[in-house]
Amino acid sequence: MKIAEAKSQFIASWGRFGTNWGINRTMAQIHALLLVSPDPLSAEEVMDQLSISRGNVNMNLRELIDWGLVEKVIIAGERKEFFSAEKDIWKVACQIIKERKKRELDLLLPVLRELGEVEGDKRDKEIKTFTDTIAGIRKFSEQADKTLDTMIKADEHWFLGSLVKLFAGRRD
Amino acid sequence: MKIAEAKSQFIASWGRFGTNWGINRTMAQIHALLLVSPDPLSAEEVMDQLSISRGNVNMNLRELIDWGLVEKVIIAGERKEFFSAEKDIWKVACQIIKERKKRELDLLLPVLRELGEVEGDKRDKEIKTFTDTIAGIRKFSEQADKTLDTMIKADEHWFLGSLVKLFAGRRD
DNA sequence: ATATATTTTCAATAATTATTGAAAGTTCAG
DNA sequence: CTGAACTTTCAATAATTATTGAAAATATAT
Repeated sequence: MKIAEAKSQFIASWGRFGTNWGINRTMAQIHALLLVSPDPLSAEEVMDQLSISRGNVNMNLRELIDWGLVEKVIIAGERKEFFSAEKDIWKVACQIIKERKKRELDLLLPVLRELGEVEGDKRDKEIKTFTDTIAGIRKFSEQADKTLDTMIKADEHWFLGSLVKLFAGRRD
Repeated sequence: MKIAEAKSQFIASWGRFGTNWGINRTMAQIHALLLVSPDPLSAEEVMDQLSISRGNVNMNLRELIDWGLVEKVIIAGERKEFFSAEKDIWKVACQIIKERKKRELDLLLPVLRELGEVEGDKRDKEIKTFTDTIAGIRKFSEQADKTLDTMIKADEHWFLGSLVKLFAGRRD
């Protein structure tokens, strides 16, 4: 396969993949394009390569910067702004975990804690099922919260090297 | 807070949460409703409680069954079908991990493997960046694949009990 | 068999979400 | 300052995705 074809296939796949994760297709495609570009690209180059409008590029680049996945790069002697993506996939994953945790878990947990306080007789079947389910989700979420914090602090080698052995060897 | 209000708040939150994850709002709401219902519900009860059409309920319940999160329940003497959700949140999480892995990682990996074979001179900057990025993503994905398999096989206690200590104590 | 209850399908429609493009805003060299 | 280069905004529009509801299919009781 030629490089040009491979690139566009990667961009298409990454875009499709993104939509499964609540990310808009264009944002994922721009991310993919920057991931495989050796040098930073200008907004115009992104427009041309993906055939999308200036406004669309601008908004999605801003969103990618917001997520900490892309940064503006100043190139000496150039008036335009350029953009480049973090290429270390471990860092990318950590950044996404960090942001999603902030945007989702940190919002969900207080709600769950409040819902756990529902008034009424715990012997009532309806109330018992509700409080038990909420408590289960809360406990799980709190654990996930702690675990993700630990992962974010850990380094790549730890994940790529020995995580499976650790997981597999533990049965208590 | 009263139980009725708490339920509808939970249903709303779970629905909003779901949309961040590429799941449609209604499907997540039906799931939430069943999660907090002590007894299985008929399609009609779901329609009434969420104010949605019969067709919509039918399709989303089918999808939930497809994901292994809900099952049909036969109630003696009743002609209608009833539906109930798995309430053990660890099992729910495992089921979701299993399905997403199947629907996403298992599709992405072969593509990445093929894209790694791109033809051309590896000293060319464009080709080097492409192959390095793809190789990084592939390595990460393969590791995630193994790790998730291990998690799926593990039991809840392992996650809820000692995972953080394990993670935190490991630096090699 | 027939009538009735229940589920499923799917074309039409509604609601949501993404995209465009042109105008307004900003920056900066001369 | 002025004007050209560039970026940002956002109302209008397009594209996508979800929902309805009524008709068709299926299942069950008598």
